[in-house]
Amino acid sequence: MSAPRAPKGTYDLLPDEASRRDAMVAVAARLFAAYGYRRIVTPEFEETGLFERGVGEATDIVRKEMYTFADRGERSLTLRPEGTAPICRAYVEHGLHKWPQPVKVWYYCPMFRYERPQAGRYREHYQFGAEAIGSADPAVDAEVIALLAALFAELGVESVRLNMNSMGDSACRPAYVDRLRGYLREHEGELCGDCLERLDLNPLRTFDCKVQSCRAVLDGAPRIVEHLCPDCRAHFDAVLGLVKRAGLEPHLDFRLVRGLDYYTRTTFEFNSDRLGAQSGVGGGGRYDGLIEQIGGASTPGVGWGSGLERITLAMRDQPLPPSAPDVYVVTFSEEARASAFGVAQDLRGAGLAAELDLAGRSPKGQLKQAGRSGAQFTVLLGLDELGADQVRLRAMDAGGEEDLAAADLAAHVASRLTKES
RNA sequence: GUGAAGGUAGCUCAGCUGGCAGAGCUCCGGGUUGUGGUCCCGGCGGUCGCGGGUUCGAAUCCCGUCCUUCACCCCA
Repeated sequence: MSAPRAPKGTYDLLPDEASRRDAMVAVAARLFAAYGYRRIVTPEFEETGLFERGVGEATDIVRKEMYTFADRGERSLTLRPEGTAPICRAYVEHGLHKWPQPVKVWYYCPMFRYERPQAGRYREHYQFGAEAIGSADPAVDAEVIALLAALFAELGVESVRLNMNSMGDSACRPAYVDRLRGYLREHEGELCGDCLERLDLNPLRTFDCKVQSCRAVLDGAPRIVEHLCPDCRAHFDAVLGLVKRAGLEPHLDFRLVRGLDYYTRTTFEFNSDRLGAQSGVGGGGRYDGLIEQIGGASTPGVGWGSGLERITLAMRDQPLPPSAPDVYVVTFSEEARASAFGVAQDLRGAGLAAELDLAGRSPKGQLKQAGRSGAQFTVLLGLDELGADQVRLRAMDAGGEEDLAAADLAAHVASRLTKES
């Protein structure tokens, strides 16, 4: 019998880490509000078909990474592997096309993918995400990109690089893919086995192969940005212009072909060199065909996801948010313990954060604990005070003690707290 | 799914040419009867990941397995 452990690829956030996480979410929530994005919460699991149709049967996510199970009603359900498809489902299901467009939402929630864990990669990982649905305007692309850049700046994620590309649309991509496939067939002998498979399945994916010979072949391959239709070209140029106007430096990256099938036109990724082998700290793109793909009316959309674990890796160390009680109640005799409990309750009732010993510590141990807790004040209770219906108040850092009527304690502490902080 | 390196106390680790399981930190107690943080003393705490093998004897060597880490694949 071995002790129970968190499942492979998952982790616990103990209170110190959880409070750092809370602080990150608070920063993000403020920023999203400033950009006009409102929070959305969707279920942790969806009907499997949503991801099969939305994310794409040819993607790794659908082919080998989903946590899929049958419930007791024989429904096939899947733990959410990514955030965009569920939000598009909610957009269609609740008729959000009747709202002012675009509908702008953000989320903070876990994603589940069955993969081998490594640095910056987990089976359950948390993402921030933003989606703007219902407008094809290049300004929306630029806005979500600027939003992600601002989030990194606010959180202290340093030295990130913005890479961008365009994937074209249904007017120009098919012809380009044929052209690329033709070029790759001429170089079949120089491609690795994986790329030979990709050639049939999705030739665009050969671009992010790391094998030297493949990279050499792809260096000479036709590039999609040079084969965009006029509309896509104009859209991409407009996005790039606005992104630069937002003070960012987009680097054109013809290898940037993201692994989800729904992307059209703009794709982007922020990279950092602090993530081990995973360089992407956040990325996304436009998905003008997705809503129609899952059964809604043709509706444009654009958005991104960013992994909290990777943000944390790339972030400079954050100070631990303080969590000290205002008051720690110490008793010098067993008989005073019940009174101490009451005193703590009274203080809490008055809106103060109060702690007391719950472990049967000695008086010295309680004082030690009071000091460690960071409490500004300690209330000392013993038989002498009980008899006189008084408490002794000690200012921990400032020093000094005074005796007070028990009834005056909460008001007195409250006034000194506001005065001294 | 593939490859490599590791699992010893709550945490960080030492011990590994086979011979009684250790340190630091944390935690608890004590240092002239009711006053914290520093310091000193003491204590709690381990099936050496798990299972098998070799041996008089295994934390140490061998095999298997699980887990962790890193990398491939791919993504956040």
